Amino acid sequence: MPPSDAKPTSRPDVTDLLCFAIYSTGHAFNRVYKPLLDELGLTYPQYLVMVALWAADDQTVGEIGDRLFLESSTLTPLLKRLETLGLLTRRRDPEDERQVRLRLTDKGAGLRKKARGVGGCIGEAVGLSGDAVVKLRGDIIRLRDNLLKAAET
Amino acid sequence: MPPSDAKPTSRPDVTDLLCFAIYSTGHAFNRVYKPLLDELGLTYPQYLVMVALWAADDQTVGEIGDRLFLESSTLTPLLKRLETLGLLTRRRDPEDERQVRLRLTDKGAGLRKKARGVGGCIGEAVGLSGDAVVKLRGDIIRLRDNLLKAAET
DNA sequence: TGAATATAGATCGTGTACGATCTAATCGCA
DNA sequence: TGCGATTAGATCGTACACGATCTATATTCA
Repeated sequence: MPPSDAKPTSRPDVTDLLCFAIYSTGHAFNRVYKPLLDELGLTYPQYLVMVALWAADDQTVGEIGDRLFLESSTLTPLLKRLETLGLLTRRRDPEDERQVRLRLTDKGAGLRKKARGVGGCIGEAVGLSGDAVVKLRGDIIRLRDNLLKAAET
Repeated sequence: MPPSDAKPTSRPDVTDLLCFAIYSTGHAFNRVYKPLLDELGLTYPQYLVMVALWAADDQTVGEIGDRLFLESSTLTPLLKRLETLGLLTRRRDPEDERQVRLRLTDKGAGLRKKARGVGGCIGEAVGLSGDAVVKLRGDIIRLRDNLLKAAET
């Protein structure tokens, strides 16, 4: 009897869960990134913030939060660490003192060159063709959007 | 000019990264799970441990760690919380005093009934057909295994 | 057999993550 | 115009997550 017969009636294990596939793959990515980012002195979420700022400098905390789906309670301490590292500045927007604008320092902008190699190493570790990556990324993003829509209500 | 032309030469944003798709989808799952698991008094990683024990009771800390890809430094405090909640017991194995065996209490085993509804709610939020879920899960697991293999070396 | 080694968990320090709440600044509208 | 409501970040408490390290137990082999 094939396992597909037995599975629905037996107790599901974590292996069967789509959420666990995502969860554990996130950890696996982290494991690959860790040694590469250690070279840069960054953690993975810090790296994401830097990527966002390299793509577009001078964003507010809220804009970064919207992009990364992170709350200010997560970002504020993280950004303070990046500031302490001398990679960016945090300054209240004179136009709207509620907002804090993030700007790369020369050191922060310069780190981009050192980070060039990271993408390639990850691409290698992923072990998929460019087309496969695009396809899989699209499927996952669609899943994410479904989940976020469901979480709203 | 289509964006596919502009992208490779312009600065990649977080949106382009496969790792970020995974990372943010993990958070999205958490957002859907949170209210459901609050009913059970569990966090998401705690839920995973319970699923693993519902599938097979009486596992060691190391076995659970292997299944969930988590270290003892993560599991020990988490398991102590589950013990405090009265859902499981932690006892040194008399055969090998280095190992700690985890056993569901009646309360822990009974919680499985209350957790029955969770899977369905998640399935709805995922918004994909059964076949699509199986396919996507397989693709992601393959990705994870590639990453873990790359991380070894 | 007994000392060197290996293994299983536990502990500690650092850094996410988020909900709840707080403060300060801005907005909306009577 | 000025006061209530909204908005942007910051703070606090709880809970992961992991690397480095520690302790206790088990294994190995000279």
